Amino acid sequence: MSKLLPGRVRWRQAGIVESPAGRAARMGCVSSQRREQIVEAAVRVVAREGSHGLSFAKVVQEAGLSSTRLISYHFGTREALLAQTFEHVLARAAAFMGPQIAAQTTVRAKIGTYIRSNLEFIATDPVYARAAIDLAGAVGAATGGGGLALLEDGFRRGQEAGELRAFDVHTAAVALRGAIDATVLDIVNAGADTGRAAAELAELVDRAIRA
Amino acid sequence: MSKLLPGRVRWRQAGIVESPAGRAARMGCVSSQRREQIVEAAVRVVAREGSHGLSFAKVVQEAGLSSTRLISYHFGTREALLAQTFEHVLARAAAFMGPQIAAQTTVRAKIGTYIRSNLEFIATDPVYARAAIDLAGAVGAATGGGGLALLEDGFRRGQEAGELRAFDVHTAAVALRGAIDATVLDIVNAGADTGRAAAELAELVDRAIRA
Amino acid sequence: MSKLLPGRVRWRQAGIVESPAGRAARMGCVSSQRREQIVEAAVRVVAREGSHGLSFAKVVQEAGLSSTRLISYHFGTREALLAQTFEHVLARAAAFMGPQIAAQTTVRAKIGTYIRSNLEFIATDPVYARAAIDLAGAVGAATGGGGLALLEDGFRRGQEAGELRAFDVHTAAVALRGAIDATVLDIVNAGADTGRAAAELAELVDRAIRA
Amino acid sequence: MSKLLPGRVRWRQAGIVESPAGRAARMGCVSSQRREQIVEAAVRVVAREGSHGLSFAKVVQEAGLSSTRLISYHFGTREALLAQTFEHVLARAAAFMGPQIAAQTTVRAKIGTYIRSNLEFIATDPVYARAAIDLAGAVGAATGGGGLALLEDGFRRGQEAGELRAFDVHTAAVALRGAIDATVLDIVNAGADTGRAAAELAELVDRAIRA
DNA sequence: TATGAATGAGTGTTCATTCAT
DNA sequence: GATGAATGAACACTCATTCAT
Repeated sequence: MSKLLPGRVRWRQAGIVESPAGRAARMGCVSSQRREQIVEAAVRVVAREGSHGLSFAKVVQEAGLSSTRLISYHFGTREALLAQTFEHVLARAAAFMGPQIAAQTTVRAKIGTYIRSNLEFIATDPVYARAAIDLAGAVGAATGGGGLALLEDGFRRGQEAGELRAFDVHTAAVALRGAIDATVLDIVNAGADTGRAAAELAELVDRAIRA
Repeated sequence: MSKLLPGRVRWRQAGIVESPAGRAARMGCVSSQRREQIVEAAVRVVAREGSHGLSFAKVVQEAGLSSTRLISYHFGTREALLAQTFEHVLARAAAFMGPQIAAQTTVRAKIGTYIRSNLEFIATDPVYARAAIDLAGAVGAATGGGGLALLEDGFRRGQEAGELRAFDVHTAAVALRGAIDATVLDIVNAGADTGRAAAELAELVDRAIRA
Repeated sequence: MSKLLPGRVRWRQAGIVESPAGRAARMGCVSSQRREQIVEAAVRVVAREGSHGLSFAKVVQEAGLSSTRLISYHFGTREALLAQTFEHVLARAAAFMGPQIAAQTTVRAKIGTYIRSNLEFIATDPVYARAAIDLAGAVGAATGGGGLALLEDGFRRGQEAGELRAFDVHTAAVALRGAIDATVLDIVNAGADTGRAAAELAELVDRAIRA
Repeated sequence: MSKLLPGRVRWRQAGIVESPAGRAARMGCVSSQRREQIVEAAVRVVAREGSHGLSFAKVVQEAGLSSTRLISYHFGTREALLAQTFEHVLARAAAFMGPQIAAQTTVRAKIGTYIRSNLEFIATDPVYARAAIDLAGAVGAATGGGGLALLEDGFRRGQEAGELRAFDVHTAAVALRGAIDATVLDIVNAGADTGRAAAELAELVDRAIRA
């Protein structure tokens, strides 16, 4: 494995050389206007070409930077840039969806709102939505996809409250995320009607899980 | 515009030079032991590294070929290799799932079997399953993802027969495929229990769509 | 269409990524010792093997560089390198011929000096002369071959001054350039006597156009 | 020099392996409908992309052949194909121009007709005209450009007959060919008026050389 | 904090040619 | 006379990264 990596990479991986990325990561924020400018350009590139298609050169162009050196300076590796980009879009999605979900009182209503607000997020910000799904697959998989835990907790609370029937919360959470992501892509790619899809999907899910 | 392109690229793009790939494609099969050897190596590479990670060099190594020239000779472009690999994998999945689904008489049973056999396919051939999902995203998206039409037709027949309630078949089909793919990846990556997941997912779906 | 192109090709074509080439081009010079080193090696390669025969690898060898990456870093594409090489060569020829022509007062004398200094340029710098002719065909054709306009203007002024008879200046300019280039190649390839050829050609041309 | 060539080439160059090409060349004809089909396709390719741009693959496509093997079978090397193609177009041009020139009695008229018929050949067969010029540069240079000898002989006879003044026939022949070729390209590329150009060029040349 | 220059490994694809029927 | 398969070298070009200021 490590045989395949250029030696320079390993140094950074081993944390021998600390970059600003390391510092910022420890501080849990993106900080600095430069970093933000780069991350937002990365979001657009990922939305357009997928996370596999992201390259330093493309980000340089998208952000109007002078050299790729700026990126490696601020983020270290490509992987790190992708990770921070993922956090960035996740934060944006959470800021959009979170309050709406929190405003609901019953678990069934929260789930429905989770679905609806997720799909509405596309209309609000299709670029971020697209990037979010792609990054969830590429980065989220590597980091463990923590988003599922929240969903599983919600299901569990709904079952304890008697709102939802008994079912395996992990399987349901995985399936729901997959269903939503596929629907988002369908809307983004094929231009389906967001409101209709949201209502239909929410109904499908509610019937699947309600007591 | 076209002036700037190296001439070599252009004519293969335009399909000017017919490669063995062209012939085989017209005949609708992979044919030739060499081609099959290459496609099967490609399946393994895609399963391991994703379709974006597939390179001619990796296929050469995986298949034990002498040079990448063999691949471009037989398939022309990387895209064509990926497309044929997708077909190959799809055919295998269809051969596994098709008869089981056909053996069912009711639509609800067919849907349940579609889900179960799809997940069981992982246990039978995890490499092909992984490749199938990845290729469906990368190649299937480009070609229009014809698999959905079958699902939508099934739903429609179920509705006409009174087995299924009224719902938007397209939304449901998209959601179901997304749910299954996510579940497959979860099983493959996290090692969840296939039987349990299949039963749970089938139950979720049945409740969502039955009349 | 554009789907089939490897993404990397596209953005350089679109000029998305600005390379040092872009900067230098805007500044209207070659600048930087590295760039000059590369261009001069390119001149020698073109003189030896023709512009079609120029490859990054040959330039690397000729210039003693460490990798072809240096060329694409500084010039972007092969086409751009060729274009800059053409400019370089043209500038050298103009520096040699320009003052001599400017020193003449009559148009007939200017034309004669144009021919003679052009052929003498070969003796001074056969490598540059060879490269100039080849690049004029390959690159100049694409860019419109502006050199002709100067010749046509000269003819026109001569006609207005009564030095030259009435004739179609475009046809004459094209023919003269073709005649000179063919003569240069003949000298370079067959080793004809430059002085003799210059005198003979000048006489032919003068008789053809004088009033 | 020979170091750079793949070993296989050298065998053929050394004449160790004789191909049908060798046989046909000895017999001084193209023969065989297959060979003709290939040569004519090669003419079209050269006209379109230049002789440097000719490749076996492109000829295969242009001629609708099944494999490049057919070309190497019939012609041996790429160089040989180019040479035979050059002969082919030269023969066509000669068949068009020869009789017209022969019909003239004075040398001055022959020269004028040489120029006019050469330019008219473009209108008759622009593809062959384009290919002829390109091949004359690429192949003709290598083989010594025998066409010039005829022109020089004509000039000499004109001088002996007192029709033409004393001038160096070689320089004049080279210049005339260069002038004509440049004019042909100008017509083909820029769409100049053939009749006008022919008349103008003939007048220029006549004034340059007449006694 | 910033950046111009450099780099070695890698990409897919085309090249003319030969091997073996 | 014909041809499908194979091949190693070459092609322009991009990759993420490091060096040196």
